[in-house]
Amino acid sequence: MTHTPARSAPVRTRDPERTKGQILEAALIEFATNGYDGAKVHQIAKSAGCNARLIYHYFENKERLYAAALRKIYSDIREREAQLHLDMLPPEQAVMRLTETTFDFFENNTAFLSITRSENLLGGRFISKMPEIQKMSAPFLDKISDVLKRGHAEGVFRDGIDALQLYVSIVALSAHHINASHTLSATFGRDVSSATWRQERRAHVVEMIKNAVAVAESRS
Amino acid sequence: MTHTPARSAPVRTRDPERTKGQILEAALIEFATNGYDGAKVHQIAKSAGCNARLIYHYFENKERLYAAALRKIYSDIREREAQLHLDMLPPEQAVMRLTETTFDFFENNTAFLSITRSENLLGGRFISKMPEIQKMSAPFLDKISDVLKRGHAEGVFRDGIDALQLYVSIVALSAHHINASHTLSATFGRDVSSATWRQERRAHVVEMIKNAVAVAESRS
DNA sequence: AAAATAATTCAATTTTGATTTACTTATGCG
DNA sequence: CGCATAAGTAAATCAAAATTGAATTATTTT
Repeated sequence: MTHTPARSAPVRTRDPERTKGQILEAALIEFATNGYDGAKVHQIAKSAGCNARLIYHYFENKERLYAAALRKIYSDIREREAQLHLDMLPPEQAVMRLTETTFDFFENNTAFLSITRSENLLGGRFISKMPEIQKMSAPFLDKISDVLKRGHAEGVFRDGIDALQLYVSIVALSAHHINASHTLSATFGRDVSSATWRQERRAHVVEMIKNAVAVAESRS
Repeated sequence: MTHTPARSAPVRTRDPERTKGQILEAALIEFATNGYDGAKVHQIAKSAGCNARLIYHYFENKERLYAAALRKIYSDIREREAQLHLDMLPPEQAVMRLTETTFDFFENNTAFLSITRSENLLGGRFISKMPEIQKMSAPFLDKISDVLKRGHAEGVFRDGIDALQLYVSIVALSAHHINASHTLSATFGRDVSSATWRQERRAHVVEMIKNAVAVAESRS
């Protein structure tokens, strides 16, 4: 059985950058929707409107393509956070802003949560080999830390709040109902993806974070 | 190429109940570790110490086996919750107990979070066809609701807290660092699975929930 | 303007993994 | 006891999906 090679002319206009970009874009969606093992290379090619062979041409194999997608979502989220300018706001507003934008970001960028979910299922196989991601994130944590110190100095925040704990809590409260929307909805018979439920959720989360940082007031 | 069928005698002692149980047990671990698509039927058989054919014998196919595993983890968690007796505790203690046991449960039963994570990745394909799970869970939510009402009546809880919102928050705060342990650790360069970090986390979560339900006190 | 390079295509090939076929034999029941 | 049934085994088969081979041609380079 020998190869009967391609006879027809390529119809796709040649444009490596565009092609690479379209593949990455399509990969992001496919991995987010189906996870690493669930994602199909041919499907990605189809969504990207190109031939599957090109994926191997540009990205070597499925693993590297996935790694590229993972890197991209992290650079996206850090870019967003860099624009928050927490240091220019009064502490209370800074925390509110961080909470609200984080909440909204997850709601609008489903790919981030889906892909991190998938990556955690893989045991962090890929992210553990990407030191650049940690390098991006450390300064952000420092900024939160500064806000907390500032708030305490001004007497509006309680003492000893850990920046990482707080940030994990903000993310947790903002993400869990999205990450687990199907199981939650099925378990409790409420559609937690509905717009109204999410609005209520947003208010609830903001309120919780507010109470978490505010100084404990003594009874009158 | 015709079949060369089994010639050797079965070595495994016959015990359908044990076999079924071992398969389910192994499936739970394999699905939890690798997700639905990542789990391999042959690997499950190997872990269960039996022949892969038996999985088809007892569970029909991979999908039904997965469904059985999913059902099992939910019946486990509800069983645990039934033993909390929230109605017999003063409201503040009831909420604390719920928070602490939920936190500890996730820490010790990694399978629950892993499998729900996988199920959500699948878009709730299986859980949406298991009405029995919702039936199990509704009464539990009512109990939380009762506690909240009781607490408000006694003047220790604030008004208008929604039971589902609170429960989702408790789960979120207790689960996210486990669900996302790999990405969080890699991102922030701290091992969030370490015993010490988790202890700190536990205290932080308990404190947050306490502040979320307690009446807002006026400044002295 | 020819030659080199790289983008692209189609159709294998290979690999992996779910499912099935064909058979063996322990065990419980009439 | 004998035999029907279900538990169990080993080795195919089958299908899906990743990866690769070989040819084609647009574009760039010299």
